[in-house]
Amino acid sequence: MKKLDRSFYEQDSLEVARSLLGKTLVFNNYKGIITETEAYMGFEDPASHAFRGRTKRTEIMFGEAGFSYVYLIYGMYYCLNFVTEKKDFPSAILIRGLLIYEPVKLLLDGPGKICKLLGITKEQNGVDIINSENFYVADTGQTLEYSVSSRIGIKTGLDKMWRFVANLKNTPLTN
DNA sequence: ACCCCGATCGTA
DNA sequence: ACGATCGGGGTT
Repeated sequence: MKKLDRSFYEQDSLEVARSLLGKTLVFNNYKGIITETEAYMGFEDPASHAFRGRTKRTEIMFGEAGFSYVYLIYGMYYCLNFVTEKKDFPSAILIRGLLIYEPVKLLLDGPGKICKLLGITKEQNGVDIINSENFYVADTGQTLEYSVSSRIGIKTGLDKMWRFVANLKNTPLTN
């Protein structure tokens, strides 16, 4: 497995969101294939946390690519994102679907479920996933067919087709 | 200090 | 369709 380097995350957010499908997320002892992503990016995305500018929470989205952005939503669930593009351009990719294949086989369909099972909390906010040994994304040479749609759970920015979902049917996913 | 509300999810 | 649950961020 080849760990993705920072230049991967520095690409256009939609390209990163698409390319993350089929990659393997590694967190401690867990490994899983990313199956669903959403992009939140730029200054004209009303659904992005960074839409109204820099705050203590969103500062990470304005930072260097290749860092984690983890936040608490609805008082009970954490959501995992990876910061993309260049410094001062606010952008991140939300990880919404994960097919765990180690140490268990389990499809996690939803950002809250992923963080709950992996044990990702605000402790994992702001981690440099390029230089971490137990939290990173790797290329396993897998490419997946995918569908595009508008993002889930938001009331604005529904015109943007920034959600990417892998087609899991007829795909050799875990050997 | 106060209030609104959310990149969700399980239950009904 | 709805409630749980709480921190972020804007407003007073």
